[in-house]
Amino acid sequence: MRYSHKREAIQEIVYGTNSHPTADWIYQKAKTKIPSISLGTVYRNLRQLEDAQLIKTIYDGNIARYDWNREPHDHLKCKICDDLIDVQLFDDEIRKTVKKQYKFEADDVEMTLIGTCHKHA
Amino acid sequence: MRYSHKREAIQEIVYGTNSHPTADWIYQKAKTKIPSISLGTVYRNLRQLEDAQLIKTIYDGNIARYDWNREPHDHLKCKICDDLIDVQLFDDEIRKTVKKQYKFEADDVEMTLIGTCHKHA
DNA sequence: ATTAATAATAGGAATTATTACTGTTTATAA
DNA sequence: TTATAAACAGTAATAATTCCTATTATTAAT
Repeated sequence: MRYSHKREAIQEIVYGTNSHPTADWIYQKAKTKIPSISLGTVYRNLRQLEDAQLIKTIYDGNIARYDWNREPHDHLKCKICDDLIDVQLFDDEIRKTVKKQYKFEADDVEMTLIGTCHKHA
Repeated sequence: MRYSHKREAIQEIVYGTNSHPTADWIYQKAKTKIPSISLGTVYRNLRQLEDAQLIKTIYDGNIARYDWNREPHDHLKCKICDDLIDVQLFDDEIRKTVKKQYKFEADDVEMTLIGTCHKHA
């Protein structure tokens, strides 16, 4: 993968937030630094960064979000404030269980819990 | 919700498969029985069936699939044959954990494990 | 340093999944 | 039987994403 100024900027934007940004959010942010950047470039580079395992794509309903956190982890999605919170649950245990019970070799666990976060108690 | 012949047919189609069909698949299937049906009708009725809790929407990447199984359950997605298999894992335990550890009140657990199913051992 | 090869890009068209709109049809309660 | 509004087909609109093409920029080899 050849060096590109724009890809570097895109990666920095994803690495600089915990908000699990969408492609469009990243695009808006990138434009303030590099006004000439196009949305297609953002998508292409996000895919390349994902292929290079430098970021991870997570699907929130039917929209893609991007995450710098490549550790196996899960998400809590608050339906009131719409926050997406990173948590570490027992993915490894789950993996072992499906291997034993269903002979399923899991590469990845995608888990999102939908509910109400502590802010709205 | 007023009776509708088409909604009934759509529900029957979803209830008659374990394949977690997409809206378009359901539409194609419905057309063989009711040639005049439109895709908009399929989408509208799927939403109503979901609102009435008669079916469940699951998001597979960035496409919606529909499931008659309203029991809390999880999915194994085989990346080779693309099958989506229903499984029962410990959603309840997970719910309790996030409540204790993160004060998060989870209504729903969405979990999909991506990997290789038993057919490709 | 120059150049040649080709990856990366902007801008826009195309695609896909889904929703919204509008005039017509149909279920159903009175 | 009829009036009301939900349901509908057909189509336009929207949103997210990918694809295409001519131009630009990185980089490896001169």
